[in-house]
Amino acid sequence: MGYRVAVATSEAAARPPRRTPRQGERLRDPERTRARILAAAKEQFAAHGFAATRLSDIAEQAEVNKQLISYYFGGKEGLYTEVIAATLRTNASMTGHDLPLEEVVAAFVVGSAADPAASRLLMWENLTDNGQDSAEGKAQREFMREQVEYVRSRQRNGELAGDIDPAHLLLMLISAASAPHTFSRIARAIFGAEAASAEFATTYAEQLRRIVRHLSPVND
Amino acid sequence: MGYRVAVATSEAAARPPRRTPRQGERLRDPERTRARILAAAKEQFAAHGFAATRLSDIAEQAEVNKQLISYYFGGKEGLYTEVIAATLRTNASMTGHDLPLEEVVAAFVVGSAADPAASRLLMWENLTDNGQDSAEGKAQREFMREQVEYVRSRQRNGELAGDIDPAHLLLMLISAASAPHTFSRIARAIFGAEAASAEFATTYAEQLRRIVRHLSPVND
DNA sequence: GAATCAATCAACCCTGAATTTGATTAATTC
DNA sequence: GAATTAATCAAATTCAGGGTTGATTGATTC
Repeated sequence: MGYRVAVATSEAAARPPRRTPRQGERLRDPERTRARILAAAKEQFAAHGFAATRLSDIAEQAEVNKQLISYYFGGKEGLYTEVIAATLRTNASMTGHDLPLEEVVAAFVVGSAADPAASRLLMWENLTDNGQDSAEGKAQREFMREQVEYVRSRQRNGELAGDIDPAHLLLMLISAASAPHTFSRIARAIFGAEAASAEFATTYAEQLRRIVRHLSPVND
Repeated sequence: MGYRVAVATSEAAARPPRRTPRQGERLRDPERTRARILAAAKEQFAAHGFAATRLSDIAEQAEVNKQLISYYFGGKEGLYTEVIAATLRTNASMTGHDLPLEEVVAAFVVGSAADPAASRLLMWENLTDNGQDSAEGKAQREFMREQVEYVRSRQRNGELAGDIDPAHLLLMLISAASAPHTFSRIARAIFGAEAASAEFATTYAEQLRRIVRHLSPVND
């Protein structure tokens, strides 16, 4: 409460185009610093989790004075909240609907490979789960309900065998899709270092696609 | 280095049977305190992760003087290492082999539901992954190789369609099986509070069983 | 171009939490 | 049953790390 908020000016073109500062030259730009802090924070939190992350590290990575974190976000907690909120937001926005189930799943795999920090962040958040649903719990519940409904519609569509429950399947698929990043240690134990690579994501996506395909009602 | 090790006396019956201390009565028992600390530590670390866990909390829960942690384990790090090692050990020991794949998976689900702390612990450990394999990395790699080999044998046995790669499948299954505990937040968003219950584990296991069943080569 | 406000910075403070130290007392040995 | 060792405890120490304060200076406005 009471910290600066750096409103992203409604019309982006209104203010004079802010040139990127040249080397050595020091320039003030709240939006830029805010963005840098957020970016660095996302990485750090994703890498180490909330508790193990040091604000000084974030500041250093963002090339910003550490006090500015309090200035803009009111402290570690506030920064974290904002990072999580942003991640959830972008995550929810990229639900490519109206595709066959297998393609949605595959897209999810590739998507999370493109931004591994996001998966990890959500995983930390999940583990930190204290059992009671928070403010955005409702939103998440709503979101999940939609997803379940989507799977169910696909089932009615004849894409999914009748003995599989959409809700359970959804949980499995979400978990399985993010496995290369959330179970990185195990993934590495199985596949070696390449498990983190981009190519791996595509072959993994393909495998998941095949599995989903096997779930179609052949001899239902 | 230099801390007490409380050797679990080779012959367990050698020393006089240690009666459990009566209320009010104070009694010294290195093995008991060691065990209590380990148990409490497992819970705490599983609940909050390494960084967010306070030794004082562990001590309190174990009803033990906090200094004894240093005394027996040489500090937080040492304690954590030991907890992880023990968890990995028991985890590796309970691979019920020679069962059909679907049953192994189901057993894994039920097993991890019986000891959610273990799943969570390994999940934290996974997330903390720094990219380079540590001392027990080799052991884990070996263990995983075995598991992959097991799946592959099942595939040769005609239990698994030819278009599925055992290694990829294994990763998915491990991830999916532990989902109720590792993705507890999402699980709760989908199913509500009951996702943590024991009954849920059995229905979830059944669902996973069905999915694996769908992977058998019908029209290979 | 003077005045005002916003952004940045460096230094200090304060708390929580791990570790160290030294004393105390139960168990064990001879 | 005295001496020795091992286990336990309370208090002191240290230190990392998040938050706070006050000064400084770039931008903006009139």
